[in-house]
Amino acid sequence: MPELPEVEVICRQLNTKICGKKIAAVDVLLARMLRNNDAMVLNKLIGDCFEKVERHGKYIFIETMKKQVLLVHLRMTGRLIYHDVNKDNEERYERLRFTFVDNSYLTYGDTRTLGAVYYFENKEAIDIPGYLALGIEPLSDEFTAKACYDLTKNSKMNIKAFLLNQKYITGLGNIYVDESLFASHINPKRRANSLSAKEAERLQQEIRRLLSASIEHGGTTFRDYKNSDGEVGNNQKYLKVYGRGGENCLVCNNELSVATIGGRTTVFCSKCQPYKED
DNA sequence: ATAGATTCCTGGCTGC
DNA sequence: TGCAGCCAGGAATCTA
Repeated sequence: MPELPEVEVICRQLNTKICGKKIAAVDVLLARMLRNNDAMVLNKLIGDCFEKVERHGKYIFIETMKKQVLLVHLRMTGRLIYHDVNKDNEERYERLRFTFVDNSYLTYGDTRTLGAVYYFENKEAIDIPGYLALGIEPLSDEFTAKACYDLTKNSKMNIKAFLLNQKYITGLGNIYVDESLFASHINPKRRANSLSAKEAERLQQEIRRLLSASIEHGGTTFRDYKNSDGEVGNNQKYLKVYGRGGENCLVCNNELSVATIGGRTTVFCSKCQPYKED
C-alpha cells in the first residue's frame, strides 16, 4: 500500500534515474491502465525526454522536456521500477513499459490493476478531481500545528476518516493514520472537531515524525511495496499498531483493538487512546 | 456535510 | 490437494 513515504522514495529515486532519458518506445500491455485516453496517445512520448518527477500527495507527477505529463497513482499494488541495461529482474505483472534509447526502461507493474495512469498534453490540462482537490502536504512548512488545528476544528468527521481523506491532509493512508493516532494518543472514533489545540499539535508533530522516519527507512513493505529498484522497505519493523490487531500494545501491554472505522480496518489501543465524548 | 455501501481487482489465507 | 469464501484498501460513485 504505497502511501506518502513510499511514493516519496520512488520519486526521489526516479529523479536520479530517468531524467534526461530519451524515450524510444512505449509498450502497452494492458490498455485499461491508462485511464483517461486511448493508450495509443502514449506514442506522443516517443522522442521526448522525462525531465522531472515530483510527488503530489500519493500521485507521481512525471513531466517531459516538451511539458507532457504522466500522472501515476499506485493505489494498492502498483509499482514503478527502473531497469538498468544490465539489470534483469522481471516484472510478472507488467502493464506498461517505457523503453529509453539506451535500452534501459521504466516499467509500470500492478498485480491487481487498481492503479491509475493518466496522460496529459501539459500540466494545465490535468482534470482529475481528486488530484485538483489535494489538501495540504504534511511535510511542507505550511503544515503547522495551527494549520492542523484549523483543519480539524472545522470537521465533524471522525478523525480516522478525516485523516484518510486526501482533501484535508494529503498522503496518509491506513498505515500512517493508525500509527499517527496511536503515537498522539487519539482515539480513532473521536470527531475531528473534538481535538484540543494541544492534541492537534501533537498529531501534527507525530504525523511529520512518522512520515519522515519512514522515508529514512525506505518506506513500509507490508505486502507488495517495492521501490524503483525493486527493493522492499524497512519501516514495517517500526510499526506499533498497524497489522497488530489482537496482539499486545507495545506501550501498556493491553490487547490492541480492531474495528472498522472510516470504512477501514483500524487498530488502536483503548488504554493509550481513550475515547472522550465531544 | 457526513456516513455508509459498493465497485474495481487478484493473491494469499482460512476452513472444510 | 482442491476449492469456496473472505480479506487486503485508495478513491470514485452512489444512496441516505
